[in-house]
Amino acid sequence: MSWACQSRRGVAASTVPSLGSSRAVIFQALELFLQIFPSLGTMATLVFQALENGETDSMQEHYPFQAIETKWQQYWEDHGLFATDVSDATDKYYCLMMFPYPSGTLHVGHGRNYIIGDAVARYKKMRGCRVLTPMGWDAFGLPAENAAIKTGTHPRESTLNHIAAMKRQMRAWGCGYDWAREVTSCEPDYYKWTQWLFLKLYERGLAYKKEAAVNWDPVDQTVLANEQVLPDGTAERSGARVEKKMLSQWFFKITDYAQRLLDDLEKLDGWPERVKAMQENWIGRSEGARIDFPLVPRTDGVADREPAIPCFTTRVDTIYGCTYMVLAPEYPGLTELVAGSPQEAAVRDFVVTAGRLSAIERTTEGDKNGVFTGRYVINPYNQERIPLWVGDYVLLEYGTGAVMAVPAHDTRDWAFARKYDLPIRLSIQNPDGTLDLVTMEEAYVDDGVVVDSPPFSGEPNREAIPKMAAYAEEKGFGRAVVQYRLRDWLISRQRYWGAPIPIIYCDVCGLVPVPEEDLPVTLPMDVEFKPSGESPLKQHPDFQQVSCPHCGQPGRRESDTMDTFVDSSWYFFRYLSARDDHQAVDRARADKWMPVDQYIGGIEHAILHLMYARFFTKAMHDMGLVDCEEPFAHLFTQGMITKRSDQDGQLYKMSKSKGNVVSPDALIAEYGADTVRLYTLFIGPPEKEAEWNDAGVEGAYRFLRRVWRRVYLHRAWLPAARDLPIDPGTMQPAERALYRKLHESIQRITRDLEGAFHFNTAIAQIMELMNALDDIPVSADAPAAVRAVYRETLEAVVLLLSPFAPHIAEELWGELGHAPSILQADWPAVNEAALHRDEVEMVLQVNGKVRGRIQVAADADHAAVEEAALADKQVQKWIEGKTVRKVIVVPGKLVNVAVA
RNA sequence: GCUCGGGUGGCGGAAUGGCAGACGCGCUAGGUUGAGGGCCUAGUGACCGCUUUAGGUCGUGCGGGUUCGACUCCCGCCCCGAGCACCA
Repeated sequence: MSWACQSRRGVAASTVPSLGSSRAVIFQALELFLQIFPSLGTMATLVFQALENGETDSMQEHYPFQAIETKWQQYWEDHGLFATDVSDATDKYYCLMMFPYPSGTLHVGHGRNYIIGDAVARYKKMRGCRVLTPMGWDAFGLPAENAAIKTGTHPRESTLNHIAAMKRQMRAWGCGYDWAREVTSCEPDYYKWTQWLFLKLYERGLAYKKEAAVNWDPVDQTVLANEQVLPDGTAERSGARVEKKMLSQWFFKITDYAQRLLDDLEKLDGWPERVKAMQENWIGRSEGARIDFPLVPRTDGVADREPAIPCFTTRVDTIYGCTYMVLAPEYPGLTELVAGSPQEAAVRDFVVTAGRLSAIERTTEGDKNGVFTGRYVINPYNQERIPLWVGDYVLLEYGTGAVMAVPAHDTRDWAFARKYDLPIRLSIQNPDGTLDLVTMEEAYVDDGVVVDSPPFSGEPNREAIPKMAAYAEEKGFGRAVVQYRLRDWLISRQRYWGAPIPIIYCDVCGLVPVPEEDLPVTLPMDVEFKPSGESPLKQHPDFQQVSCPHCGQPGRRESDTMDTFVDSSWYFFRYLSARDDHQAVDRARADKWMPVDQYIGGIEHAILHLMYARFFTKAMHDMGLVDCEEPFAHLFTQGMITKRSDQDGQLYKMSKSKGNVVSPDALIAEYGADTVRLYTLFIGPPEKEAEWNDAGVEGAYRFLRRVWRRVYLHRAWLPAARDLPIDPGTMQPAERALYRKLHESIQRITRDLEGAFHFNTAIAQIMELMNALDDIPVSADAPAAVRAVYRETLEAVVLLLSPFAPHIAEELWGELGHAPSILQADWPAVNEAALHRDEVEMVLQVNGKVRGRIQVAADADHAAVEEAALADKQVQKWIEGKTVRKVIVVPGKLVNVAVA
């Protein structure tokens, strides 16, 4: 909807809220100011004179960003411009920022996220969309609990304080949200439903408890999911070296969804390829075969628990080259396998030594150690007896924890076989037929022809793979299988500040889920934080002691809480029914509003949060809670803002420890939020990293002041110029050119904002348009056509600028005679007629080098253009004495004369 | 090793196969000012030339190729960044 022009200045002055100062006050302030700075000169004097002459009411020459910004922030709030009625989803646009953790203070790097999101939301509103932009808090988490241990302040108190501080910062940035939908994950009205979803997952077998070797963070005193351990074996959050511990823990069965999580990536056209590739890597699907190698029975007659050892391989084609088998040191049943044998002690020692290695040492490619178990297995393809080893290069977590070793065709097996002098046998020959064990210096891992593998010899190895797997299946000792790298998501945390896992342990009934009607399991507030880091829930009798919901006998509550990534895996549904105490998600609303149209956040969540949220959405779909299967239709990951550290001159992402944090507060005080926003968006392509440069902020400030001053200078006649007719047909060349430039700019800026968010080039285009505007001399006495185009252009500049610098745009929109809010105005439309040119400039090239340029009629035909080009003086000079071979004419662009 | 990005002035960065360096920062000169700041004007890739007239050569990590024409497409390298990685 667009606001029809209401009237000229009079109405504008009364409908647009004034800056709040009476003229008398301004006079006094100015006089005082001039006494202190008697030479301030022009600017102050001009304002003074203007006021005295009664020329202006409220507009100042100086750009009063402070007053404007607070005024409009208040206005947007008071008028509910970001409140959205979700009962209607016509032209819906769900624009979501990633759930922020309330750390307390935001820096300009965080700001990039909110500013991009706000610019998108404002643009979409002006395009007529029903935009939903909610905000909330990922409010559970360790930093608050660790702080409580140090300072004694309860995490809830510090968290709520941080939330209030961050809300103030977001407001100061001019970012608008539908605060009525705010959700806070640490409050019972939210975590009740996190617990409820846990119960639903439990009912479906997707939440389960098992004893497993898990990642233990000795600093944070809790277990971690695989996704929260960095490749170097340190904890993503605390930086501590992660240890392996056998513990009984809660998991979510995300592996059940591995294939769907992989397949559906293809549907996500609106996601960056990079993120999809990262998820694909993480899921790590590999196709291969599982083959059972029967154990050669023990000589002492004791039976083995399992008669065969299964192993997974992607290279079943090389199985005739298998000369030994290796088990992981943690292989279950290993002790029984070697019990009573002469190798028992050696194996036990080896397992202990390997267990002492850190995750890094174990998983870094390098020296491989192992020991013979004294046992043998049979290769089912050729009935050969091969030795069974234990080796530290075999991981229990991948495949079956057992590897068939083919040293001739696997680099790791090669190294191991060389070290322990194990036999090596060729089973793949290279295409040249030149492979020879005597001369080989490394494993041959490429393709070739299967050899010495009856009945498969002579087959190209790729073709042999399915045939050999089928053979195993037929004979009953194996089959083709798909293996994933993705493991189940470990969600237990031995910490206080999280959603309690709603489970009760009863000596009689065992593990009993808390009945739905008893939710939420509330976190007790009267707790003591101990320096040991132990969860206060462990020692809290009122919390722990509970009677079993089944039998009424005394039971004990689970004292672990859930990983905070559980909270953030479903919050985007909760925004749609944030205050609903009867259900987690209102299905009708979710079906109308989901998926999120645009999700905006940091690349650091490419795997963790985004994978978990996709899993939750699919699980919720399968439970019949929601229709959608993918939560985020379009994902935009903005690059980090870095800054050179004063300490070592290197570029880092902003962090307190590097001393390179830029706070928005001081910048907003000095330049205003609009300047900070404009600079943040102009700094570079938003998906890429960008280096913060304080000098660049000045440029943005200068530009906004320039726009302000144009409106100020012409404020006397601009609003009235609205009634002047605009007719490109009768314009003089200069206005015609400006008018064309205006519409070219609208076209370009709109294109830059649709799809890819090219804010940097969009802003550059507005700047160019302003430069063109300044080339037109204008005043109240200028011809009507000039004033009309000038006004039209300046007004468009204000509209085009408004998603980026909304406060100044609102203010100038008022000065141009419009009623607020500019958010309700229409985005400028391209006038095709304005783009038309009668004459175009064409570049003249000779052999691809620019030699001149000519003006030709826009509709000139090929022959006419060619003739004009060849007649050009410069072209003549360069083709003189040469033979013209070819003349290429690119209509409206250039002519290239090829000569020899 | 595999996968994905990227390499363009002093700097951040622009360029549906068609004028390389838009826009901004910085810098230089001039104007306004008592001065400073601010603002305005002009210039600003390198090299050569232009004392009246001005243009030329080179240039987008390196080497090839396709094309009338390549920052852009293809092939082979080098370097930087990110993710995964003793994954069988």
